[in-house]
Amino acid sequence: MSKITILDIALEAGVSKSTVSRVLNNKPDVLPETKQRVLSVVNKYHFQPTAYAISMSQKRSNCISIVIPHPIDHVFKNPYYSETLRAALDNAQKKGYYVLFSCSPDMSETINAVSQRRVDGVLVISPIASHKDAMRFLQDSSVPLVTCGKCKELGEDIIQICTDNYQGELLAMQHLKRLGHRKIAYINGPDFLPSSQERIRAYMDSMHEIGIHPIGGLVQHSEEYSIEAGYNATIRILDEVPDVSAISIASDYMALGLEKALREKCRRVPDDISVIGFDNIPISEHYSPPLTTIDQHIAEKGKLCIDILVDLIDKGIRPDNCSIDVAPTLCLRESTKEIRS
Amino acid sequence: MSKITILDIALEAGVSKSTVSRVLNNKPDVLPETKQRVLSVVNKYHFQPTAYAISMSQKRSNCISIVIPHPIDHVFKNPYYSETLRAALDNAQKKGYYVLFSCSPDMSETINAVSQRRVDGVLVISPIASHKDAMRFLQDSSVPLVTCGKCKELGEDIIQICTDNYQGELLAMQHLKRLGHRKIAYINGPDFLPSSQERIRAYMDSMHEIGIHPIGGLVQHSEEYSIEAGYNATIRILDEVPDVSAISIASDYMALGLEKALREKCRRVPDDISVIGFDNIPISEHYSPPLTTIDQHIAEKGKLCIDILVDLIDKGIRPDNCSIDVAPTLCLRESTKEIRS
DNA sequence: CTGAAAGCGCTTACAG
DNA sequence: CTGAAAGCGCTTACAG
Repeated sequence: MSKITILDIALEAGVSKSTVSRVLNNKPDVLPETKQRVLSVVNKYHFQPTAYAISMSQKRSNCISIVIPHPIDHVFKNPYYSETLRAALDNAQKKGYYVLFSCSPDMSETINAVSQRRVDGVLVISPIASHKDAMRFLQDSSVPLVTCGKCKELGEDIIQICTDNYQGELLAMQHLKRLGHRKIAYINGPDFLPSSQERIRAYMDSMHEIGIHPIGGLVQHSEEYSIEAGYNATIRILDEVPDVSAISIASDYMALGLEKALREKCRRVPDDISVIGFDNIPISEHYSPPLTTIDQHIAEKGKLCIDILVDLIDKGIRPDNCSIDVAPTLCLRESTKEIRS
Repeated sequence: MSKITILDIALEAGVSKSTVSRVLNNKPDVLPETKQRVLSVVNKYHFQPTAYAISMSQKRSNCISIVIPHPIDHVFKNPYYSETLRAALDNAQKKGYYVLFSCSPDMSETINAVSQRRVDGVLVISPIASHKDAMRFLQDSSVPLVTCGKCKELGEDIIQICTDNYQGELLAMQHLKRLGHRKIAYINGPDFLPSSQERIRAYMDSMHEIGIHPIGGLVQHSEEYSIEAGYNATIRILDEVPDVSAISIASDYMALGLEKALREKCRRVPDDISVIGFDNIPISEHYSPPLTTIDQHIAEKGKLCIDILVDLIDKGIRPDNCSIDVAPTLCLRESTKEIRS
């Protein structure tokens, strides 16, 4: 038995395909009793029209593509991505869009999906400079496109929704300085990430403000957002700057490695060393001790991306400004404390 | 400018649509020079045929649906799901399938996608008894269907790929008993999960084997897989059975809460209490101490699900047996130790 | 080896 | 208010 079609419904209801189509799409100008008759047959068979036939005539798919163009093992390890994805997915679903999800680092899968007209819009989570060409292709193919996270190299015509990373790290440093810390180390994320570049700039500016030129081991870089990277960077700091009094780290997730290192080296948090993270991922409130961090409101940001993308698809509404900032806030927990006198 | 079509290519190459189609699909019986001529036009425009037009004539979408029918905030918090999804996604991509991803707990989104012919097959990750009707609908609509995780209520005709949970918990208990532990507590996952049911059965059988009837606080149940649940269950155990010497817990993720509780109560792992988890999620090797656990080979299992699903879609190959077991193994790390004498 | 034509299952002017 | 017909962009027998 092959799939039932609109024609079968029409025949059984004693009307034409056109009328069934009208009923299905809630068009006006259908006699109430006709509508009822059609509807009862539709319900009888739980009929749903075939998506690709609709696409064929309407030239839309009701799908959007969400892509996180990074190595898939990183994506699913790091709760920042999961949380963004979760919020975006949830919102897309609520708005009646199906989601084609992919992680190809070169975005080839997304480019193909767009070329094949599989999707009506694209959300790219955390693009980086190396995606410039792919992003340009997408933007030029005039598919609605929105970015979660900012990247200067991408071009000013691309809608980018991003946490103000500079402001966020500024908040972190203000907090530590308020607690009396001056010998503050910084563990940065991967240098190629625009967020890392912004955050470290804020750290540097903050240190200069109190007249410290952070040299030696105070500033550490990471190859990737990983627990190991956080661990290794912390070990290096303790080695090179034994009297460090606070550490600001660019990712809550990496802070898991940081805590491990401090525990191994018998430094208590926050009594010996204050620690402040960045992101506020769902698990960071369960760290020991619960992590003070910069909340970048991941879920709201992910939701907002879909709001804007769907507005663009459905109504053609472009935001006034392509660059949309989400304000970070300080999330005070127990890993920071006034410096020991 | 509207999208270029096969007709545009045909015109420019001086052939018919049929011939372009043949070239695009690598059909035989095309003169090499004709093929070249077509290909050069195709490449000139980076032409890709529209997916829904292909679907229209071929009645296939080249999409599969992957659904994790649980509350979305649980899904992304628990690395077990992420890791399964990661492996499945990766493999689907390699096999040239797009993935429609969803998390609706009632599977309605998936049912609609199938009814609308959006997908060629479905992978359901961790279905439970309450999905019986939805699963029945899918199976009866004769869309290729595969399950990751087993659930008896679903029916014997459904292909279910699952870790042998009973065997896994047996391994855990054998290990603890070998180390001399007898007062072993068990923290189970949610009762409604088939995996929980199997695992606790193995725990009970193991305890009976050494002549212990686990009463009182030795057996704890959790409402959900969460850090809090692991924490609370552990507190209750320490309260009710202060001289417990080992704890077996149904999830590495929950073990994060367990460790927190033990730390608060100043019980050292493994010196005071041995701990063994279940799953072997990517982060459990980074716990303090690294967690001994039952490896259920999450990634291999996720990959296998797609192997089987795609075989079913592409070649109509059904495995000999609907029930496919993946053997768990003991993953020895540092959270278990011989009992103190 | 190649092309003309029919067909996939919808929607949408257009007529009535 | 309703229906007949064309069209969306491909593939696939069928002829030649």
